[in-house]
Parts: sequence; structure tokens; C-alpha cells
Amino acid sequence: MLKRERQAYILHQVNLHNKVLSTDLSQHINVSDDTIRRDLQELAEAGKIIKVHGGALSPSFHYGHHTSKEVYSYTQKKTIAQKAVSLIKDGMFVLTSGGTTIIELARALPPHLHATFISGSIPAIFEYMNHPNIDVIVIGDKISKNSKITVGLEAVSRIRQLKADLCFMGINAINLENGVSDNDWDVVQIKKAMIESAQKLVCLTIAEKINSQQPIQVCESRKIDTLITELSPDNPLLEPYIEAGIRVL
Amino acid sequence: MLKRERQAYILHQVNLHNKVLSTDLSQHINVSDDTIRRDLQELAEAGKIIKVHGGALSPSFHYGHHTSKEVYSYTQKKTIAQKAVSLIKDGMFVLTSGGTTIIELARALPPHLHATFISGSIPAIFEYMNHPNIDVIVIGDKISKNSKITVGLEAVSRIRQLKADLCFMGINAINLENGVSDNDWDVVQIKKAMIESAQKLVCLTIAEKINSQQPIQVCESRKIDTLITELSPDNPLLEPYIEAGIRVL
DNA sequence: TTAATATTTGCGGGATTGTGCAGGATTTTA
DNA sequence: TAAAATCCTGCACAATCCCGCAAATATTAA
Repeated sequence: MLKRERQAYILHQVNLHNKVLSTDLSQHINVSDDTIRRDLQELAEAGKIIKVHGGALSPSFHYGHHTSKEVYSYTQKKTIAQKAVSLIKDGMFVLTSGGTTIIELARALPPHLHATFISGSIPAIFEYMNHPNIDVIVIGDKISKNSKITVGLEAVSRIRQLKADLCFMGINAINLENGVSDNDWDVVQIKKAMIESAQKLVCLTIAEKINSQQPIQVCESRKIDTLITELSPDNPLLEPYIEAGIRVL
Repeated sequence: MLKRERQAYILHQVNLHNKVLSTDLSQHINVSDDTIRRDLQELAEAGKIIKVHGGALSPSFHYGHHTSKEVYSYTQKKTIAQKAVSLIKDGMFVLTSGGTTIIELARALPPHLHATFISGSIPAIFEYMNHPNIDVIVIGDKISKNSKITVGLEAVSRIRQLKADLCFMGINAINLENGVSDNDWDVVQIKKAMIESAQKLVCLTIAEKINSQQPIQVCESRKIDTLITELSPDNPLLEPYIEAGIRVL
């Protein structure tokens, strides 16, 4: 069998089944594993398949995989994500909102972590989905195009039925007197429901948003258990929050 | 044997078997390997065959003519998507399953279309979300990592509450006697529910999967209203389905 | 017909490609 | 954490390709 012929066959199989295993192919075509692996590598370089450990996948699924570099204050959010990850233990049920900070959190999850994540944020779900050991529960309802999360009564009532261990929330504004606030009515309803349905509330934000305010209140400061920013906890900007009894990381 | 004669013979062989080996030819015609190679080269330059190491392939393999970005059966799925789009009218409620064909459909939606799409397929939702005039409803439940759609009782019962105008379903196998079949139990439950909740069922598939079968039945052939493939409706392969009363596009 | 010219073919030898294999590094899985 | 599977690297060897050249064959012109 000619090399090209073989590669055409492999391509055919990949696109038919969306995935192939190297061992299946090498047995079926009757060539060595190495040859198959080299074929997969070439096809992958040509962008026709996506090579993974043990086989290959169809590229169709992995299209709009946006690179994160262009996200505003990328490194700060990465730092926040690292801190947040340390709070998650095996077996936990975790509720998460949407927002770019949450997506960085999703990407920072250690591969061995076994947990259940519940969210209505489509980009976040996309990330959770790629994790090997995480179960993902999707909150269904109508999509809000601005924020790319599901919003509405159905979503709220589904969230109310839950009791999660943790809720990670990316927030848009916070100050001591008025607590967390936001500017989208529908999103706020979802956030409120999430806060009620979780034992602990962890708020994530870049320092820029500290001591700012938006028109709609999400919750009061005292509801917050933990606040995570990219700053060191002993930064004077955070002092008032620590004094108010909030754990700051 | 004259050069012309020889080349005509080679061409004949290539078109007959889709491939030839240089060594086979040189032995059979009783000329040197080099001669054959020169012949192949000329035919390749004329675009009548595709020369590869060790022999040549029929141009219908046309792997190598692709520009790098193109994916196998991309054009076929694109064709299917175009046909499917023509069935959607403004204001419709549309249920869709998952699968790469559905994703192509999502990408092919004309920008001016106003409609509501309901799905549990995360990649599909991602596409719908980017459309300016489409409302998206997400079916929530646990994610099946293989198929990247939500599955489970909650999802099924949500789908049962709906009555959509159309259901677009990417299918894995179909034949006349046993209808549509698939190989994932959870996904089949979702598909069954979708079929019951839509006025019309439109099945999308590349011709490859026609007259094949998988272990779990999704629905009988008579449930199908419309079948869309990349082939022309008068293709003999589709004839039995038309006779069974299915509209074929 | 014959000589001059052009084309085709075969061949030698060096470069390139395709394949399998051994080993050690890495990843996955339990 | 250890065992199993998979991956990578370098190597050997055979098959194939490419280049130049000379012999063989075909084509053309006088």
C-alpha cells in the first residue's frame, strides 16, 4: 500500500468517526505503529487532523479555539486563576459564572483533579469539556449574547435546586459599602441564584475593579467568603476587606 | 511497444484501479523502471494522474490538490449545509443535534435569518452564538465528553416540553429496514426526544453513511421527512428512500 | 534510400524516501 | 506510585528517485 493511499485512508477514517486510534489503524492496515504515527504527524502538520496521544481527532470540533493572549490583562488573570485553583479539592461541586477570569481558571485546573463543575457560561463549558476528569453540568436556558451565558427563569430555578461547595464568580465591580455590583439585569439574577446555592462564595477580580461600582447590586460584601486578586494580600488596597472579615488571597 | 501506447495503457490501469505501482508496470510491460517513471512524470505534468513515491494515484484521490486549510469531506458537508439552510424560514423554532455536519449548518446560516435555535451541542451553540439575529436556547444537563452534547433525564424532559418546527439531525448510520441508528445510548435518548418534539425531522448525512447500521436504533425510516446528502436527489443510491416516501434533497 | 537529426530508452551511481526496529523518555492509567 | 502504553530519536536497509550519458530507435530532409 502506498503512503499517500494510506494517508488518504486514515483521513477518511478520521473524518468518518471523528477519531482514530493508532493501534487500530496499524493493525488494520498491517504496518508498524511507527509508520502510522509518522503518517498522523504529517497529516497533523498539514492541518488535516489533530494528533493526540494514542491517535488523532477530526479538526472540525476544535475550530474556534480562541487563543487567550489577547485577553485584557492576561497575566493578572492567570495569577488569579492559580490562586483560585488551590481552593478546589477532589470531589467538590463547583458553580461558576462567566467572564474571562473564569475561563483562565478553567484552563488552570490541574489534570488530575476530579470534580463536578456547573455553569451556564458557554466558553467556560468549552474549557471544562476538554479536561479529562471533570464532570460538566450545563445550566440550560436562553443565551445572553453579550455575556455568553444562559440567563432566564429556567436557569435560575435550576440553580436554586443545587447546593454546591463553592461558587467562583468573576465580578465587574466591588466596594465595601455596596458589595458586588454589575450592569446586566439578567446576569445579576443568575449570580444571585448562584450565591444562594453555594456554601462559599469566592470572588475573582483584577485589582482595577476594586472599589468601583455598577448600577445593579449582586450581593452585599458580607456574603463574600474569599476575594482573589492578582495583588499580594498585604496590599493596602485590600486592607479594608480583610478588616471586614473577608479572606483575601 | 510505443510510448503513446504505453502511456495510454498506464492511464487505463490508473483509472481502473485508482493506483499503480511502478514495479508492477515495468514488469508487466517489460521496460525499465526509469521508462515507467518518465511516463508517470509526463502524465502527472499533464494532470492526468498524481505521481507518488513508488507509483501513481488516480486524480480522484485528489489529496495533495487540497490547499492546506481544507478538510476532508469539508465540501460535502458544506453542500449539505447549503441545502439544509434553504428549509429554515424566519421565525422558526429549530431543534438541532450535534455532529460536524450540524456545525457546518450553523456556519452556513445567512446573517439576515431571524430564528430560534435549540440545542445541547456545545460546539453548535458556540456557532449559533456568533450569529447576529439568532436566539439560542441551551438544553442543560450533564455533558457527554465524547459527543460534546448534554445528555440525561433532565435534558430529555426539557426537550419533551418543546414543540419545534424543524429538527435537524446529523446521523451516523441509516438504512431502510432499520431506519436511523447510532452507537451511544445517551445520545440516542436525546435524539429520540428531539424527534418526538419536532413537527418535521430532517436528517443530514454524507453519502458514505447511507445503507449502514449501528447497534442502537434511533427511529424508523418512516419518521424521517427529509433526507439531505451531498448527492443529487436522482442518484440511484437514494432511489429506495424516495420510494419509501422520504423527501430527498 | 540515406544521412542527419531528434527522440526515446537503459544504465550506473549517488541522493532521497519509506519502513521497521531498538532503546530510552514521556504520558496514561490504575 | 508503578506498570503499561505510547512517543521520540537515531539508525539500518531496502526501495525508489534523479541525473548525465551513451546506445538504440524513430523522424525528417535531401
